[in-house]
Amino acid sequence: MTVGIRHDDLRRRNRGMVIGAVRRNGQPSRTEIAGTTSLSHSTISAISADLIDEGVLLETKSNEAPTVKRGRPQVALRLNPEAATVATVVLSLNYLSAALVDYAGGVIDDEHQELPTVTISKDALVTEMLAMVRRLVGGAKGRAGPILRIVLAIQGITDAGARTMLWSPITPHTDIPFAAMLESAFGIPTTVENDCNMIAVALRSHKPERYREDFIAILLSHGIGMGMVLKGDLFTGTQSSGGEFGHMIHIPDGALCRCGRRGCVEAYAGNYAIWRNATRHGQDKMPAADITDVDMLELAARARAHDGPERLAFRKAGEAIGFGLGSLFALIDPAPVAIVGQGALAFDLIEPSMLEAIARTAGGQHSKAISFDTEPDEMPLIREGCAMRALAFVDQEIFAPGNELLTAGRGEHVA
Amino acid sequence: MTVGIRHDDLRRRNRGMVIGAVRRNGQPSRTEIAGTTSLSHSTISAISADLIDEGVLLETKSNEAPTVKRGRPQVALRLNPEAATVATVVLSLNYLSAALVDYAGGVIDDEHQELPTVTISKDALVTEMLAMVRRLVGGAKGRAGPILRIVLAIQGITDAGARTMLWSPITPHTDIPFAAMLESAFGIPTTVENDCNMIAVALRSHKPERYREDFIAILLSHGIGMGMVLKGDLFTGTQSSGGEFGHMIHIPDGALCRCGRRGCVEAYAGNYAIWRNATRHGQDKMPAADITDVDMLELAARARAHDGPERLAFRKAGEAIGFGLGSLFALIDPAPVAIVGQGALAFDLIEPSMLEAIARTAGGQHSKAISFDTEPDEMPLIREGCAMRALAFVDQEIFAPGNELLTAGRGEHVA
DNA sequence: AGCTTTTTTTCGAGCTTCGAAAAAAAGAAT
DNA sequence: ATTCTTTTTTTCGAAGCTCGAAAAAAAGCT
Repeated sequence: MTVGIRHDDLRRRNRGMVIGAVRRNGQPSRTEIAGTTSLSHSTISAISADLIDEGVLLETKSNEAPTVKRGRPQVALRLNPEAATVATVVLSLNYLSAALVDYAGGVIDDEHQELPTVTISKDALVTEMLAMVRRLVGGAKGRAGPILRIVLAIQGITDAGARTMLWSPITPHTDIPFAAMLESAFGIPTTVENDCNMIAVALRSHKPERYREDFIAILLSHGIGMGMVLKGDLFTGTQSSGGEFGHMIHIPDGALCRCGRRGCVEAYAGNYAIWRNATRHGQDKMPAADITDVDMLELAARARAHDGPERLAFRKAGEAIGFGLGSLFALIDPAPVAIVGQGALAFDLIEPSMLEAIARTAGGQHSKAISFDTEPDEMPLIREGCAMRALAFVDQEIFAPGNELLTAGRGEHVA
Repeated sequence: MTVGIRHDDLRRRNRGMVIGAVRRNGQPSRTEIAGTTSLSHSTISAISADLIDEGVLLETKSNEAPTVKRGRPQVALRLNPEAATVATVVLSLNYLSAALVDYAGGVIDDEHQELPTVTISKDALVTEMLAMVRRLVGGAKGRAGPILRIVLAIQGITDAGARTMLWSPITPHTDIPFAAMLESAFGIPTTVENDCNMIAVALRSHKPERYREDFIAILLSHGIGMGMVLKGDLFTGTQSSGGEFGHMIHIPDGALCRCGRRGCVEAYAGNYAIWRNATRHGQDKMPAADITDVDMLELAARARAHDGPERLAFRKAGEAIGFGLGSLFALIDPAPVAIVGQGALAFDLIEPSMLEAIARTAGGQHSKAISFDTEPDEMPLIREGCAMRALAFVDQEIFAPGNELLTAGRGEHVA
């Protein structure tokens, strides 16, 4: 069951730890690394010498702050951007984008295009994606390190192994094994992740002072998504990407949800739900899928202007999210929340009724521990999350070996 | 942040692994342990020799099944019951019990008594508990190994550090630092755990074929509790014992709950809720706290006999649990469920409406992965869970050192 | 130019695990 | 009864890792 620690695992783990310390810390010196990892200076010295030899790390002579201190100056270590490259692909409603990111996290190249995801055939969808990745990969020849990982984020549910898109609201097709497809096309290890999970990953590296051990990211757009970090680890379901906050039950047998069931949180708080409530279309009508961002902004403007059905619709959305969060907090305890996506622009309309609802739940009892922050633009976060996740794979699985097959051919590409 | 692996951690971890293998496996040979841990024979040999020297493990010559095989026969290893003792304490409604358990899991001695937990003063409650533990500890002098750990299970919420009972339905008193109290009285490291979490721990070691990596234990009695194992680890909240399934919201602003709020699952599915629905007392009446098990059995009998308010009350309980599980499954995906406690005896009345409700939720979509089993008697499970948890502490923190202070005085007591 | 301070490297000691070989402990065969 | 086989367990030397102490390096200060 649980596997023993072998002797060579030691080096592997400590290498990973050093790489991780450099990735988090920016430009730490060897002494700083020794401090945060509580390994001895000699060990850090040995490991970083290896990593520099292998071209994974670089020494930075020009320390930006020429500290006016006595003693031998610290030598900052940083990631070698050319050590490796990863590719990110993001598939969302009517939109496909991809990017190449270097080992230090810098964007090398990117591309994006509109795509009728709702109506396109499965084959065409895959073909377009492969073509975009092929263009980027082809264009990178020579000017970047070897591409060692692809991470694809989709709006929807993936399997627990992160290999297949099981279901997505943006396409009628199901069970598309994107990971296998990309791997056979490019020979690069690939995972398929939920977009909100990637948002959570990005928030952690983006605002570590706020999003650290435990936090929740809720994406408010056409549907409702969630990514959650608990005890420092990204939360996923036992069989899928999990965390389908939008499909927790708000009102049993209530409003019709896009998923075909009734009473989900999303059926009150998704854009389409707010829209149909604001336009008095009743709770059973499924509107055409394309409510634009502009439509929603106008709706919000009208809601702010006078107390009418629009304002009530946003209030109901807040209630649904509030009671949903209350139930979630009953399970995991309160944690900081990030409201991400277009819905963040109408958060002022949602917040009052949401807070009121939370206060009426047992989960809201430690209301001091609950705080909200908004991030209107989700796309950069999703891409950054994909990049961070892909780089974490490279850090741990490739540059901190344990897998001889992958490390074998690495020497030629590096430096 | 994340701490590096030092060289001596290696031994510590592998010692822990060997002890764990013996605890799970019963009476494995060295070769079997080498197989399951994937450590080399030489390493297992060295570690088990040490552990036998220290009196933690014993060799069992008389292999029960004298295997008619060629070759040198395997020597079974088992835990030395006298290596250590742990104490378990269980505090539940009007009832206090405690036990001494040897290192191999055998009960050495136990004691229990009625106690008016609802009305008793805080001091008296603590005094009774300390007295019971003192009697057991005193009586064990000489006939058992040193007592190295106490685990107390309470019905209610504890802090994340497992040191304090924050709130409990069985007493009006809050924030009782039981761990510190027991530690200062006996000088033995102590933790305070939620009873349902201990039920989950017990189920895993009890029926490992069913309850392994992911499962849920739901306690149906006066209130509703939950313990959950996800990805092999006991799930706890970020700031408390967490997992308050009973206080997820079933109907916003619905029936009055014992917690003072409205619409919680428990306000429909707790014994008191079923009772007031069956007796047409409305959803706002809080009945006297003492609905006996016999009362509930009679209620169930009447519900089975004819279709009346009693049957409807159980049906409503099933709906509340079903929608609650649906929301939970939306977050974590479906998993096997154990229905524990007195409510399991009325599960036939609850199940149909519960399954119907789950089927109407997004979380119920993989209904094949959901299965239910009942365990009517929770008390033995809680005690066993406490014992397993206490022994796990001894296994990992004391017999697999890393903490010199604790290991220092051990030599004298052991064998 | 020499002293002080701080960082980094070097080097030997002490663990730990591993693989191979040896030893031990049985049943099977002659 | 004694000698093979087979399987488990122990022993032993090799290799690798981390650690602490000391040395080296690289500055500023006097």
